[in-house]
Amino acid sequence: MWGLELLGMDGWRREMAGTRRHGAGRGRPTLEEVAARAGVGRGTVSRVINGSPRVSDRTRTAVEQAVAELGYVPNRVARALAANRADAVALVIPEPETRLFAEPYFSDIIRGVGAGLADTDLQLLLTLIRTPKERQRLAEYLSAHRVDGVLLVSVHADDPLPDLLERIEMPAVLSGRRSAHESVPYVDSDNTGGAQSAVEHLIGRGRERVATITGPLDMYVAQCRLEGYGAAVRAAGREVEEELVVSADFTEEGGRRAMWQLLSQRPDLDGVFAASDVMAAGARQVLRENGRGVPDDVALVGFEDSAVARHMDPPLTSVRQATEEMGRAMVRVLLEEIGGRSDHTAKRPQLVLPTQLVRRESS
Amino acid sequence: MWGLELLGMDGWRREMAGTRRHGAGRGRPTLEEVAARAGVGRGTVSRVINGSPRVSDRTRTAVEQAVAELGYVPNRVARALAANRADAVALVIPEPETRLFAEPYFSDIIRGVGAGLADTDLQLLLTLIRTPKERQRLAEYLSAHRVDGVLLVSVHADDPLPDLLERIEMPAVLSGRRSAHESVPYVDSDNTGGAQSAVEHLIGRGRERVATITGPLDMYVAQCRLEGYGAAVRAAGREVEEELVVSADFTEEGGRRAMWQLLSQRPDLDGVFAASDVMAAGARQVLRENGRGVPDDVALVGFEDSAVARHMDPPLTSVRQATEEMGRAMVRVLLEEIGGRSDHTAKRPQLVLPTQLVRRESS
DNA sequence: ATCACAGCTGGGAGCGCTCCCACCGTACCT
DNA sequence: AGGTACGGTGGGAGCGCTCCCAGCTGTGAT
Repeated sequence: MWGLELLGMDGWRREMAGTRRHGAGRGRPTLEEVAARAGVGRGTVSRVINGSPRVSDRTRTAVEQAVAELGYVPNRVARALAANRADAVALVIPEPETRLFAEPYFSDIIRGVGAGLADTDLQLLLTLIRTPKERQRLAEYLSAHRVDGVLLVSVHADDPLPDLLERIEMPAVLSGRRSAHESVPYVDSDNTGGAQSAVEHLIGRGRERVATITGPLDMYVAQCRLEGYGAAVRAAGREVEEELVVSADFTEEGGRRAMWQLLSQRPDLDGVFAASDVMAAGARQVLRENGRGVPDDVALVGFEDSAVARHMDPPLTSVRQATEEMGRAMVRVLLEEIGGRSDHTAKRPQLVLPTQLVRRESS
Repeated sequence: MWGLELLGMDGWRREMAGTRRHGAGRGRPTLEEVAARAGVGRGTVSRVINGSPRVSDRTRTAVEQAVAELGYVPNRVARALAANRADAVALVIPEPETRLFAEPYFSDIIRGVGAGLADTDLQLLLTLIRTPKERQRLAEYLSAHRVDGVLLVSVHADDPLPDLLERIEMPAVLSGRRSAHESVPYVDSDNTGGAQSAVEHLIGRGRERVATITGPLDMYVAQCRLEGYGAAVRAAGREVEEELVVSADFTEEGGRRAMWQLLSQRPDLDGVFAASDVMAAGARQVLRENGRGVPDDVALVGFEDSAVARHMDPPLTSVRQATEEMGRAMVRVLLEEIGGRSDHTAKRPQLVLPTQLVRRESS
């Protein structure tokens, strides 16, 4: 079934048949040559390269010198084939998301992942998923175990990938849970706590009628932030009023619409917690259009602390996530998964990173 | 929707339950098995897989069927080893830059590159460079020809990497030139033209004293944007006044400082072209602090058309670069380089993509 | 019928590594 | 002395593919 598709991909290569012969790679020293130079066997060099302890110091020094003299760099491809590993992990990003979260989120995650991988000699393979067909291709690719582990960013609840990965026993880590009882290892930030602290802050500043603009409630992250809102409201001895809760879709336009609705339902609101900075930006516009000053008439708080927050007027108070740290943590967890896969009974590592409220002039 | 397809993969999985020897991947069908099943030789299957024309239709069909039945997916690693290619290209990003450009630039490039690579079966390898040591490691890695080509984002004039790549005949493409006579293939956007159109726009709106905040002038991109400014000024029959030109470093704080300086040198200026949105944001703050209205007192234009531009108050007129298209173009050029490396006399492809002025309320 | 020459095909010989097993020597026992 | 043990070591046997060449078929020209 896929066969035909696979053939298609090779099109470009046909043209270049034979073209590439100019010794790419050939001519570089091999293990064997290093061995010859050091006057030892192939196996010994391999042991030295891989830091095996079962090598005498004398031999090790000799080999190391030969390596240095020849400028030997191991051929990852050969190594991967022989050892049947890939020496690579994939970072999978569903393309539509990059537009949504955009901003620093992705680059921060990537940066964190890069940092985490830096002293690993694992390669980072980036995979953008645009279409179901590409997802299918990725699934094949992963099933063929061409990577040692997978990092999944912002998976939707109905994404089949995590389960597929679990079935084929491919180590994987999610950024963000799909639901309250996520079975796959993940790293998430404390959405509930962050939201709660934001709303507590609003209430602490004397706001009486604090509304919230939520994300799409079929996303767990949106549920959590709403829950945090509720927790803060109740902690202040108030009740969650339906009219003060409107959900949107994490976009600017959604934020605008939600703000209009809030304003018409409860013109007397004096505080808004938006579950994302971009929605806050939309809300801010609508507030301005309606002559409501921020923060004088309405105090506004966002979530994510992206560049947008800093550049808004007035600059937006927002909940900062340790995004880069998330990337780094994901790598840590993945490495554990890859390494310690022996005992299947072990609890899957699941991490929740703290958030931090960044106060600015909007509240 | 994907569900059904993915289930298909269950087949092979189930068979090898318990079969799994050490490590993953073993147990998948190999070329040899496909050959056996199709009743042909290894070579023939290889030819079919790679779309060679020297196969009879009957044989081809038989092989394709066997491939489908077995769910065969070629092992890239083995293929790479045997053919001495890597089936991968590296995207190299100097880490500090991701902070500077931040915003959509980076993710747009990645998205474009991803799109360009989508129907190739090349892998995208992401490499963040943080330290000189890591650069060194990358250099080794590339010298060992473990990728088929390299995409370099925002190289500095003094970066040794492009020359290294040229020496080892590794196909490479830059995003942005290092200087006016760049020898390596590149894809750049029309910085000069973009800047010129921005300034022409300002002048066209009746602004008499248009200033500019430039980037660091040791960067070619900054030079170009300044040149575009000059061209527009002169085209309007005016002269470039030194007092109207201040250079900064592409950061917000730099933009602030530059704006202060401009305001003190020429309090009567009525237009500002900032060579980046972020600097424009800084300038905008200073203008506000000095009681200058935008656009009434001072019209402001940025460059890049990032998220910041849209979220400023008033929204910033800015020069949009086709960033995603740049990524895509880089891949196209790289593929050409990889494929047609035979004739070394051929002109190196160098592309300049047009920009577009996006008008908003700041001007 | 014979020969030449295509068009196809099978399979040997690697690619550069890891794995693993047999083997060496030395040290330490009985 | 012979036995045991064990840290070190060499090198065969692959990993799954591509490359290439020899060989095999069928066709058309002689």
